[in-house]
Amino acid sequence: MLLATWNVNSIRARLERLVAWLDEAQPDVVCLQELKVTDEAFPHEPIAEAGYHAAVFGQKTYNGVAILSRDEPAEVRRGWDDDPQARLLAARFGRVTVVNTYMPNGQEVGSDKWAYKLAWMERLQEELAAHHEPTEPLILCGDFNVAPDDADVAEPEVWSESVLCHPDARARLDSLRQWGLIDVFRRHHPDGGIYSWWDYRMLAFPKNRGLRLDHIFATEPLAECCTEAWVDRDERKGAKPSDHAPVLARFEL
DNA sequence: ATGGTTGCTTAGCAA
Repeated sequence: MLLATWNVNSIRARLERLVAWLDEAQPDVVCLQELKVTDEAFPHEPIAEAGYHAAVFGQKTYNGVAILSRDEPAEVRRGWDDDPQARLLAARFGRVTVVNTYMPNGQEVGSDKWAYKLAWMERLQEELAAHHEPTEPLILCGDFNVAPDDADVAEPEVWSESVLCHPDARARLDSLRQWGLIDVFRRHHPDGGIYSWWDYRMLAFPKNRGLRLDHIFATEPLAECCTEAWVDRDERKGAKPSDHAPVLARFEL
């Protein structure tokens, strides 16, 4: 199974690139974030024509997540009833559960959005613990809006106090891993220095001033059959790219 | 050079 996660920063703005990329990369499962579209306005036809089922949890203007897949999911769960933001979508394919997350950015340390981010991360862990065991085959992937380590940041001194690198956010990521998740990209690239997001401004991409914010975490039974993981940097190049590149991992099931 | 980019929605917000 080839699995990808990609923050597309508007599926309508990215549709042409997305369809071309699906055709080229041929992933089996794709977790998308920041659709910025309602369920009704989701481009179902072009995605179906590309050969993919689409489980969609949309929202007008902001957020929105989808799981595209070659096979139809057996079961789909979306978000939390009392959270109006579309940030979480889970689908099961056979025995494998795929949880797609668009974690809150947090904007500014100390703000209301920051408090929401930390609470949201904590709640996700409670949710996982309530419904799953670390011994099950499960993938948690998406845009986590956290760089796990300074090795995941081109300029750690610039970002050290930001919402993307703050110790409190990193602690919650550590806590998720301690529950029983493995950062499979890190396992294949222990030295770091590979990024998945670059600011649109200040020539960040040509200068490779990026951060690794998009992750594929897996429970041990899946992590041990993950044969490779990589960032598709080419998708950050050319006309009208997202500010995020896709992250991919191959699992020999 | 007191900014820098993109997208949604319509001048301001979010990332």
